[in-house]
Amino acid sequence: MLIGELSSKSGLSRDTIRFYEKQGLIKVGRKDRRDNNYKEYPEGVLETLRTIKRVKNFGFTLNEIADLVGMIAIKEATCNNVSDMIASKVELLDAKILGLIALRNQLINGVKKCKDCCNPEQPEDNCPILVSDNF
Amino acid sequence: MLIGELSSKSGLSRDTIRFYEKQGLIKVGRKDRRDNNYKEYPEGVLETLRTIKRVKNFGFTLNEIADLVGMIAIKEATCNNVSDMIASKVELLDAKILGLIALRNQLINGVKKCKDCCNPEQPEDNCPILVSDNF
DNA sequence: ATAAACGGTGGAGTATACTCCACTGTCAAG
DNA sequence: CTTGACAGTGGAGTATACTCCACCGTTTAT
Repeated sequence: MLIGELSSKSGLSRDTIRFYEKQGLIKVGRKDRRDNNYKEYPEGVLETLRTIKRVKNFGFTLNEIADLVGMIAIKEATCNNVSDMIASKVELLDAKILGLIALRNQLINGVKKCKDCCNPEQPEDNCPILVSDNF
Repeated sequence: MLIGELSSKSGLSRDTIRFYEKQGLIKVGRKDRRDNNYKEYPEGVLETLRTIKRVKNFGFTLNEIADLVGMIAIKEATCNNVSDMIASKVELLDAKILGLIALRNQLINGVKKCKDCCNPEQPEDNCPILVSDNF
């Protein structure tokens, strides 16, 4: 399969596919070439690309995906291993979510305090949120 | 005030201060120099840096902070204006939080489905999460 | 006198995940 | 025969927020 077909079947741009190739996520052997030097991608590459897309949607980085792809290649991407990776991802996610919620509350609190104490009769003043330590 | 003092008083590194200067967040006039070419930062710069730190903690980007600093300079950073900016920040945050929660659920769901249907007697198989559309 | 600590400038490097570009070669259609 | 679509390569650019570096001059302490 040439890169154009690979692109339309995977839904990834040629550039993205070539980028993944540079990153080592997919591989095409030096001999997998047509006479005109065009690369002949084996079927497995399409599957790998689909896997990459799927896993990317789970919020994994390309580095993590590279690990996963390597594990798949040597048949070590077992349910237990993958579940463990996902579990630690969930932990990170939890932390990130809690952080964002805290930030959100802080913002809402700031606005509330401002509305409580600021004088709307002085619209010419800069908001104390920006300069006061009380927010 | 020289940059060293500014750095220790603001808690920002010299490099960071110089970076902010390059970005136009703080300014020092061409004439605000000592004879030896050292920059003499006016008091207001320290306050601006403190404001930047405070606002950064609210999750604003440097671009947004640049806007804010500009608004402060022309006394347009009123409570209403700032509250509006914060409100739209909260909306973005809400969307991001919801997205992360959805992702989290998706991950947990995937693991659960896997545990439900996969045979632990076949640890040599790659986990279907990686290759099946059912996750 | 000299070394450390400080100041200045300009520019490169980091991480992430592409995206775009130039330049070249190949193939199929009209 | 030429045009367009496709293929290849290598490298630059994007956004974010710094951080670090080299190389230089100045000030302060010993």
